[in-house]
Amino acid sequence: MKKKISINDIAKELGVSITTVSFILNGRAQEKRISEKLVKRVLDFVQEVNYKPSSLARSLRTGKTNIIGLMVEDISDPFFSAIARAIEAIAYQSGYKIIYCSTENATEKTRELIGMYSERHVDGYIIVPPEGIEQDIKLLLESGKPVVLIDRYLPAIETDHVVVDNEKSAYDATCHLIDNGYKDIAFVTIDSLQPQMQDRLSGYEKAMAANGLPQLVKEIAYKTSEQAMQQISVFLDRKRGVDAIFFATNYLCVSGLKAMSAKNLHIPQNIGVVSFDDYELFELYSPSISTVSQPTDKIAEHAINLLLSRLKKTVSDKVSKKIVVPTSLIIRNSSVKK
Amino acid sequence: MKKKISINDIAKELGVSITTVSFILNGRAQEKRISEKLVKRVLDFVQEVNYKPSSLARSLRTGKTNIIGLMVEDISDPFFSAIARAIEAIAYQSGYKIIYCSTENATEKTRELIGMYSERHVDGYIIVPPEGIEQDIKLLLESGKPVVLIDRYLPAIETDHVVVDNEKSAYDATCHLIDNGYKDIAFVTIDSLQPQMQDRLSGYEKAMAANGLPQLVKEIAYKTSEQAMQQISVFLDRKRGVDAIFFATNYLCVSGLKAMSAKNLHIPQNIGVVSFDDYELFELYSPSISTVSQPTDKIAEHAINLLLSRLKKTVSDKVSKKIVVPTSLIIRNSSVKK
DNA sequence: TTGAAAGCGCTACCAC
DNA sequence: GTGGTAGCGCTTTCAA
Repeated sequence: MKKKISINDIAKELGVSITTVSFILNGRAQEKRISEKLVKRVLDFVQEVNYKPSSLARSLRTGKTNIIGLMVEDISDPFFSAIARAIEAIAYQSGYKIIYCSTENATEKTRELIGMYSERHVDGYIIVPPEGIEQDIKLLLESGKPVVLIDRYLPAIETDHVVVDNEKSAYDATCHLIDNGYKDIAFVTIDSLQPQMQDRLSGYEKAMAANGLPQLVKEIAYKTSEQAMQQISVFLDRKRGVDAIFFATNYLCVSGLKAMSAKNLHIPQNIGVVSFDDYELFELYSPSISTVSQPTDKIAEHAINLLLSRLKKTVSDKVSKKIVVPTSLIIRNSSVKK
Repeated sequence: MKKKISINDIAKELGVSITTVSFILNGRAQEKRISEKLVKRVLDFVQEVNYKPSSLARSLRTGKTNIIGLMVEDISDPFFSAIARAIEAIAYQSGYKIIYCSTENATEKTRELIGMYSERHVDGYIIVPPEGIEQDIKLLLESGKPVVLIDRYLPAIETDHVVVDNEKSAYDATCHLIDNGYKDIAFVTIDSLQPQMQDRLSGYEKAMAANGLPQLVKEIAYKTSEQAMQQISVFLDRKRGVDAIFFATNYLCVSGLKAMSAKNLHIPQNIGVVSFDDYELFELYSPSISTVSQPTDKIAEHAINLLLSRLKKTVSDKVSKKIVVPTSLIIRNSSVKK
């Protein structure tokens, strides 16, 4: 069990001062006109003993950790994990590390997590915010830490965020179903007031209204996928007239597929299906499922670049940036009658 | 932009010493016989100003961070993300935080990541090790940090690890195919020397040998899922006689399903299929795919508990613990002819 | 019962 | 060009 080596040991060993070593290590040798041979001697030695400065101590001193906290709803959801990986890759190139966690969309857990991150002095945050977290975000902002919201925003507070055009996407997807001859189109969503869900709902409503069709919205109280399946199953039994369903999220659609499969409902003949959020399963399912695909790498790219630019300048713009990226409708077999 | 409050501010404000505040905050008031009213006064004030000790400073001082580094192959793989979430939940209850990352099974990246974690002074590691990382793990162990390997182990070094019984699982799965009348069973795996892959291969080989059947192993050079699909496709064209495939990992199976679907091969009539690692897709695919399911929560539980027990005792056992958990064969429709 | 002070490893200001 | 040293916020020993 070797003891960790410190800058002190280096300095002592080489017979120079700590300051000199520190400058050399931080690339300020030129600026400080430290002789090349000394620089080389120090660097060689550092290499030899495999010395790594303690980022703990450095952070304590500088007040910067080079860590970005990323909080998504569920890291095992392919949509979020794709974003996480993309963000990590870009941040990495700029010398930032990402630590991530899942909020499970629970306000209390998110609050604790924010506390944990702030304790750890992360430099900035990228957050998929649950409802009711406004105050905590506000506090963060006031403490001078940049925050970028993704996937959804908090109407009550002004923040940087990057989202997709949920309303238009839902509008287009609904129209696609209508264009393919479906008339009794249900919108299955979660019982949540999150703005991105409201926007999707509103897109559906507008499309239906524009075409003079009756609206049918089913809100699922999502606890487990099992329960969601039950609720959808009951819904299908009650509403026999429904000839298509637009699912507001991928996991709702998965539950829906199970329910429909159990009932031997044939897609797309008996019932048309479109889902929000693409998923590998949707491509391979038979029939393949049409989806509104969100560009995860674009979202990631915008989010991390926005945050990095905030991190760069000490004096931050007062005006918050709202970025909206377009989705694409991927038409597969579940929404086109043969 | 409020300044962060420190223990110093608290002490000054309340007219007591830093020491006293520190003792109270660390629950040592009793032991130090600090008067109850003082304790209350301090606690109330701390509450009021929402003071949180800097874990950075604390870690610097104590040498402990209460952070565990978790390195999996790919956080967006459902198998790994399930493990990650389970580990996180248990660690959390014991006051430990998890920071995770994806190694992409790349030795160099893993090396860097280990360096990063060690810089951050994580207290312990749970690692899914890529090949060639033996030396780095050894260094970690020598520096006194506990390491638990999961999913696979490194034959060259003695370490705690928790794995599944890959050989037996593969043996049983192969026998299951044989029992269902399949004879020309191919084993599709990745071109890797990782022990868990070798064990799966060996299980397949033994089962085939025991039944006097010819062996056919196809190693895929996995780069992208697209390329994997190509290779499997070519393989299927060449080996027309194959009547069943045992896929060594879930992502190989996904690529395989795409390839077979493109060729209109009917499962399970034309070709039987079993895959290692369960996946939501396999349950919903038609036909549903039989799999060897690994108990992710058991793996997670064993791994984190093992690590926590190492963390507890200052003097560690010399003998390393090797935990093997059983898998379960989930028989669905892809491996049973109607 | 409480307080002073050393020091964890590092950066950066100021001296020489 | 290089070195001394204060101090980031905390824990913990020793003294009072």
